[in-house]
Amino acid sequence: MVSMKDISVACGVSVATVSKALNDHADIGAETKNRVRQVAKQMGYFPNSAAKALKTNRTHNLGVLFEEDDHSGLTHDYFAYVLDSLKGAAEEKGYDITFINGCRTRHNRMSYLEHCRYRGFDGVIIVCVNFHDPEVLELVNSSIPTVTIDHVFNNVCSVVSDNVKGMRELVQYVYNKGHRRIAYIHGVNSSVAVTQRRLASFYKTAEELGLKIPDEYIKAAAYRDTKASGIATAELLELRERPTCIFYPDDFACYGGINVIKERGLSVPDDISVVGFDGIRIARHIEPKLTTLKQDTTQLGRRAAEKVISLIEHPKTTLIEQIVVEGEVYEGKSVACLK
Amino acid sequence: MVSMKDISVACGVSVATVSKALNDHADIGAETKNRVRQVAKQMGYFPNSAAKALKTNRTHNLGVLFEEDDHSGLTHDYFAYVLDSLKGAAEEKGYDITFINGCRTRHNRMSYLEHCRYRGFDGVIIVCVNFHDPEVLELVNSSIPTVTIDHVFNNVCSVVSDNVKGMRELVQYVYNKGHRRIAYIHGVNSSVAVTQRRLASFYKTAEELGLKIPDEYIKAAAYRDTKASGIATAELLELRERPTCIFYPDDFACYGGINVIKERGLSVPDDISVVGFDGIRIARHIEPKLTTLKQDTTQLGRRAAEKVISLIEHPKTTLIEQIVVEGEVYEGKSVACLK
DNA sequence: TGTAATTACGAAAACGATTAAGATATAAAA
DNA sequence: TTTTATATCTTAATCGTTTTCGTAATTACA
Repeated sequence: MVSMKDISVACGVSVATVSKALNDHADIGAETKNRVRQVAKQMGYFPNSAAKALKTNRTHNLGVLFEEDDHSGLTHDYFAYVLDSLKGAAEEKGYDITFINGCRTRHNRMSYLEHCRYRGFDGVIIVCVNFHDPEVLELVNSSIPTVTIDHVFNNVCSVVSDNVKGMRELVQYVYNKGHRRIAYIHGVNSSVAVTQRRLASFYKTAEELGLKIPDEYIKAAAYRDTKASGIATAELLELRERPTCIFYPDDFACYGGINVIKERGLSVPDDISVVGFDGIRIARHIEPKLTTLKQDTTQLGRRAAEKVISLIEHPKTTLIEQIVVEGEVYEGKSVACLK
Repeated sequence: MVSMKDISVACGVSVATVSKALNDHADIGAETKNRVRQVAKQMGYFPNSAAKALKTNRTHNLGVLFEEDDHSGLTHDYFAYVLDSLKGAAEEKGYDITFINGCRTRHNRMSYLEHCRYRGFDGVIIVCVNFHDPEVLELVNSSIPTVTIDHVFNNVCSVVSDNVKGMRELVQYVYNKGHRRIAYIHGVNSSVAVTQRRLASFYKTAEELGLKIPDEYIKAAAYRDTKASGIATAELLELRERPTCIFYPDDFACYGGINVIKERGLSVPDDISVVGFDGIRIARHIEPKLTTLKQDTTQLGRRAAEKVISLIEHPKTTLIEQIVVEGEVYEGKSVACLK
């Protein structure tokens, strides 16, 4: 590897001058600056990130925490898109992305925070994780610039999708299609806040529209669990007054419901309408196309990356805020018009 | 941050002793070693990766190249699972994962190789990329330990799924179900080698089984392009002697075909059987469950990580080889039994 | 013309670790 | 007892940068 030393001898100047020339300091003459840069380029010079980090305490590297017990993070269409966007936005600004983990060394296990300090991440983005994990809390409460996605802590920035508005628009959409008996199989387990917000919005909107939601219309099933959502669906179908439309925790789970509906010889949407949540890509390619709330994963990822970089580079002037990203109703073919 | 210096004063020894104690060198007394380690732990010491990297030229960080023009990498179920597995395996061995990119700095754009050198990656894994990109070739031909996934270069290690065997078993499976008129819509564009291998295996197996494949049974459609596969399907359905079973480039594209088949009032698998490729997760949750070749993404990722780490840690004794990972036929409900 | 201000550069310390070589004390061998 | 070996720890150089401070040369100003 060619270092500043090599350039300095090639140019007949000191390494200090080389450094300052490359970093565009004011106290280097224009001529020297150009010469140094030219030689650097032609010798194929690139800085050594480790040396630079050691000296400056800046790595231009972001840690991304992306872990769930069941490995449903990376392999979750929604989060994969968020990460992809995150990655793109960070790279544009010259930052790299490294996964945070509780990595093992010779000595002992590192906590998430310790791992971050070890690697010297300039900032971290917490995407998909158990937000009650004490290690996550430790990280969030640290001094490292942090942005969370889809979860809000009181003292850190967050980027969240507008679950309230999303759910409201979905309910309104379905209502406008003439549905009055609407059931909701809500998610459980992970992301409690998200679940509650959606559920609250579901109830509130229903009430505003003058709908009464009987208790037996509300079921629970784990996110992305087709079996659980299938069982809940079966229960709903057995009711004397069965719903005309069923909401699901997410698109994936929705298919569990669709399967059960079809097994019963019923058709979607002619007999029963269904709506999902998330807007995973494949739902737009399978018939019947799912009517769902399409989250703006591109914005979620991008805004998170931009925010954390802003926190890093302008800590004073960047405010701690909660950025809300709106999704939109994707109109598929899974909701019948009853009017 | 607490450094070795801090520990050395706390213990009344030199930093060299601290370093050697923590790294378990032989020339440190047992008592001192214990004391240093204990103090280190209780002071919350963790090494500074930048300093360590600067001195040792080892970062314990792997670069992963994971990029495609259409962003179909991360968001592709198949590759997402590979990455997830890769990540897990690397972490087990104490390596972190950072994405490689052609990142921009103040000065000028970095090539993939330059980025790797800048970050000092100990090794790289090339997962999903245009393998004809000159920058990729530059990286592959460099001295950095490299493993490619699903593409083989002559002088680097690779982990590939057994497309030949996979396709053979799929054809045999379908043949055993009584199908004789089998069409194949093969992929195009990316991963030419993969496509050719599957196609060749398709022809060869058919021939071995005594099947004649008329030219009009072979169509092309881009991977994961439901529209293109739909069009190709429509063409196949118009043939005088239409196939009883259609092979698709991948599961995603398969749904494009299923849609068209259903539009025509035909049923899967009663009228037309379909088989996919990859074994994406959702295909096992939507009816009719897809019969497909389920790739062993866990092994693909894990073996790649283990191989590159082996290349890094035992360069002499690790042989340059091509690791073949076998998939398996996943028996769904999309192929009818004609016997 | 003498002094102050400005410009352009260099010397050297520092970041936090590793490691070769040297030093000291103790134990074993002669 | 002297020599040699062994065990244990330290000194100091080094990795590739950045940055403070100093200095010399040039220019501006009185």
